[in-house]
Parts: sequence; structure tokens; C-alpha cells
Amino acid sequence: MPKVSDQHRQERRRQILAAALRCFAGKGFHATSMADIIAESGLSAGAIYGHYASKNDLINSVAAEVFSPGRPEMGETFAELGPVMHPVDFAARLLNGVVTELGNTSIVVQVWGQAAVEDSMRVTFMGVYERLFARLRRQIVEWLQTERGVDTADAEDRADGLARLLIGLAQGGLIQRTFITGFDLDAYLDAARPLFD
Amino acid sequence: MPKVSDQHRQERRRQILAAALRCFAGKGFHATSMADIIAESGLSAGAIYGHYASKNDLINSVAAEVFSPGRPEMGETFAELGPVMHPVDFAARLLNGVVTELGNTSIVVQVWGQAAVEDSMRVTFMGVYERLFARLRRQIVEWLQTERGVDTADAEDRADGLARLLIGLAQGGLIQRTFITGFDLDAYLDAARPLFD
DNA sequence: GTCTATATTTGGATAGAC
DNA sequence: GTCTATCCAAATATAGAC
Repeated sequence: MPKVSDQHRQERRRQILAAALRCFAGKGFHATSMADIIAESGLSAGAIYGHYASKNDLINSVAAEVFSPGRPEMGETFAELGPVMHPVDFAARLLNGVVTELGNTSIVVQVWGQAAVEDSMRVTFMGVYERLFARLRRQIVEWLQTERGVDTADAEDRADGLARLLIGLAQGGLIQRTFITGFDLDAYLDAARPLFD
Repeated sequence: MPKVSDQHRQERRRQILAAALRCFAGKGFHATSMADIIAESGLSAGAIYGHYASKNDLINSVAAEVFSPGRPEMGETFAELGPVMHPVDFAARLLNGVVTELGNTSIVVQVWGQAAVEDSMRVTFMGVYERLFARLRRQIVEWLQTERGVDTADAEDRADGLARLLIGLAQGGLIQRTFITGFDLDAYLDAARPLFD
């Protein structure tokens, strides 16, 4: 069992993927040539192709990274004690996680653009969307019940629309944050709190 | 002054641009080849290049169409008599205009992705954004004053954040409408009304 | 203005040495 | 596993006839 060599292999793959991510974020998927990625990674063509089959493979891998449904916030359960987190705060934490993890949010917008025309990416997007929706919905139901005393039926009713709204706000926030320098995501989301009062 | 020939020329350009738009919307900017556009338009290479200098020229023209800041809703003034339109209704009309005009909203998401890495498109995006923001902001101020009796200072204060929120909602709505089949934009926006109560 | 046929380039991917 | 040099296909753009 080649444990060490596997580890090295994974690190090299990360190194290449990180270089690709920087290139894609800066110039876009199409305008980035393999030569760009080769230069950015400091390796050679042979080295790259030893780890990734094609440019498309790199694009898909970067997209998977962007969509990465493994963000820690998603899996968190509700605190048994203490107040349930406000849905807007939950969304804010999620967004900030994305921003700090990726640095450049332009890559997110690009991946959306690609997913709009490429089936495999669209499927990935949908999977993440469904999962996020379900999680957000539950958060909202829980919060409405415990913090606002809304009864179960009403909470369930309102949660659907509110979850979609919150997802839309997050997406629109990422877009504005991508294009408007200095855009304050937290202030932006703060203004959405009246939705839950 | 060759008025008639100019008209014909414009029509031919529209024909080509429409074909390009369909191709781009379906396969994406990159995956669409000039051969695709040539076939879709029913013309030939020579004819296309007689009207557009390059594929890039076509992409930029399509993007300009998508951003088209000349949507009728934008220029409308406030009714002198009668109630000012609710900001959410205003946003809904704008969105529905975009959807019906373009048909396929995937092109919008793609253009955003492109604008994230291409300077000239980014500039265009910003121009449209600024204009939309100003218009929306005024609508909100006006509405808060006339329909809610909020005084000028307060209305001005709240309008900024609300306008950004509404733009974000619209953007997120377009994204969801692009990916989720049967997504109901009007119901989605309806849920945002509490923001203004 | 439009067509067909073609030239030219760009860049993704591979071969073979080390 | 990695490097250099190279192959080859794809696709943009053009040339020249009509």
C-alpha cells in the first residue's frame, strides 16, 4: 500500500489544480491555455498530463472544487442548547466561507456560466443546490419555531419561499461582490433581516 | 443617403446576431464554432464576415444585446397621478421583460461569467448596474414616501440597501430560473414583499 | 454581397529521452 | 515522474470567383 507516494501524488495534484484555479479565475476557462497553466504551476507539460488527462479534466476538477459541497457549515447540526442561528447569519457564514476559501469569486460566476451550457456541471450544480436548499429550509423552520414561536405548519409553509429567497440573495451577493470592488456582503445581507420578523 | 440598403443591412445583421444568440445560448461561447453559426443562420462564411469582423465581435454584440440598457421599463417615469408602483412589482416587470425578450436565460448567466474576466464586458456590466441601481433606488424612495409616509431622510437611508438587495434577488432569481425548470419567478419575488412593510 | 475552398494559426496532447 | 520537442487537429479568417 503506497501511502507516502499517494500523499505526494495528491499534493502534486493540488499544486497543479491551484495553478489552474488562479489562471482560470484571472483569464477565464477559454482564454487560459495549457501553456499558461504549465507556466503558473512551474512544471512541464508532461508533468501536468501525468496527473490530469486533459484541460477539460482540469476545468471539471476546478468546478468541483468551487461547488465543493463539503463546506463545514453545511454539515453542522443544530445546537441542542442555546438559540438556533438566525437564517441570515447562517447564510452569511456560508458566503464568507466561500469567499475566504476561494479568494477570487470570479471563478464562481464563471462556473455558473459554464454550468448553464454543460450538462455534467449542471447536474453538479443541481446537487449542491438541492442540498443547500434542504439545509437552509430546515434552519429556517427550526428558527421560526424556536425563536418566533411559529407553529410547525406555518413554519413549513413559509420556509420554502424564504429558503429560495435566501439562496437568491446569496447568489446575487456573490455576483455583486465579484463586480463591485469593496462590496460589503455582510451589510448587504443584514438588510434582509426584516424578511424574518 | 442609402436608407433602404442600410435597413437591409441592419436586418441581415439581426438575422446573423439572432443565430449567434441561439448557438451561444445552447452550447456556450467557446463550444460554438463559426461553422455552427454559419449553419444556424443559413448563410455562408463570407456573408457572416461581411457583417461581423470576427467571432469576438459577435460575442460582444450578443453581450451588448443581453445587457441592453434600453429596456422600456428603465426609462419610465413615475405616474403623476395614482400610486407609485411597488418596488417588487417594478423588479418583477423588469425580470419578466428580460426573460421574454431573451427567451433563454442561460445566455445571461454566461455573459456574467464572461464579464467576470473580460474588461470591456465588465465595464458594460457596471454601466448597466449603476443605471439600474439609480433607477431602483429612486423607485424605492418614491414608494416609501408616497405609500408608506416615510420621511425623505429615512427613505433615502433605507433605499440604498434595499436597492442592492432587490438587484441581488433579481440576479439570483435569474440564476435559479436558468437551472431549475419550472422555477416561478413571480412567486419567488412575492416572498420578498415583507422587506418593504 | 455572397459563395466555396483553402490558408494559417493556435494550442491541446503525445513521444521518447532521462 | 518529469522534461523537451513535436505532432496534429480544430477552427478562425481570407481569397477569389460569381
